[in-house]
Amino acid sequence: MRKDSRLSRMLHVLIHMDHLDGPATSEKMATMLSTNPVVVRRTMAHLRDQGYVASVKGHGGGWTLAVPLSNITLLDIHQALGDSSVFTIGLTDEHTNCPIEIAVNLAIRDAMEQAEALLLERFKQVTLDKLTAGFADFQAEHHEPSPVE
Amino acid sequence: MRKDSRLSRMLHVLIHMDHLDGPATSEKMATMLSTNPVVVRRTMAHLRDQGYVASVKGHGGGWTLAVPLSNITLLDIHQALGDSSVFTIGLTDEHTNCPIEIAVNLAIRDAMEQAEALLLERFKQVTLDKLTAGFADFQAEHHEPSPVE
DNA sequence: AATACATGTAACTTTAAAAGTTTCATGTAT
DNA sequence: ATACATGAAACTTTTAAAGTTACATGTATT
Ligand code: FES
Ligand code: FES
Repeated sequence: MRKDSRLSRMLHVLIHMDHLDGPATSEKMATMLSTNPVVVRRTMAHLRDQGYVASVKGHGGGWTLAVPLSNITLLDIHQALGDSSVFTIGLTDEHTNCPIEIAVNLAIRDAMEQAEALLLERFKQVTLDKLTAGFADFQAEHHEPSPVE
Repeated sequence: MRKDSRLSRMLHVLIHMDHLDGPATSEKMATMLSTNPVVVRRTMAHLRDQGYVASVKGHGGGWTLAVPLSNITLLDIHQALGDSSVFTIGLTDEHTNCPIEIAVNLAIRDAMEQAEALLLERFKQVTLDKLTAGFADFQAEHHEPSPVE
């Protein structure tokens, strides 16, 4: 099962965007994430649809933050990326009349719902500006303002 | 991403095994789960390695419970199946020196670890005998003792 | 001993969704 | 007109569970 690294990637990118003057192009973000510009556009499109970023076409265009980092939580980005299940664990659906399958699935689902609720609650408590601690120091010591290594 | 339905399937099978007189063959379990005997053997092998079931080769052989259902928790079976990650969410590993990637991954990992801890705690609180409620009634009303529909 | 049955295991193919890629249309600043 | 950048369609690749095929090994019955 391939892991979904979109949340991790988008958070990284959003925070770097906050330190830039102009728009960030998909090309530069792709280089930073060691991936393809189309993957960046595809994923960023979800965030644009929810109003967290804006995109501008053409010369000098690119992506910019539309909302301050302090107003965006991990939960916001997680939900913007779609409501796919957070768990690799799935429930069977072969004997919907079987009381054992029903009881088993109920027990697993109950535990998963509680765990997911806690996960989302934790995501909700973290705004993106809280993740920038120590960046200024690092930037001065190691490399230029560009997020590209 | 394909879901891992092994936990759900194995729990269903184990509880049905408790209602049988003799051993259950991989063939019958496969029919019950709408799958292949080899898939059953492969998955059951994990439970045998941890001592929850026993297998007997040859004529009249098959699988039997080695421990009472009241002594097995969802957590036991979950862990017996291997320690693969419970989440579809993955962390990036492209800029291990970047303080932002570090902070982002730390925040996501922290939330996931708390959520997983809660999930496993819930799994630990449910023994398999608690999932059999109402099965006797159902069995009498709907079909023969065989777990095969 | 022969047979039927059942597990054990190796070596594949299939599946689903994110990720990756190629290609071209559209829009915009210089 | 040109260079730059997003938008989007139409693919291929990747990963681990699931599924499949084939055969060796072991065991109860006859
Ligand atoms: S398959 Fe569970 S009761 Fe028939
Ligand atoms: S890529 Fe995050 S600081 Fe350079």
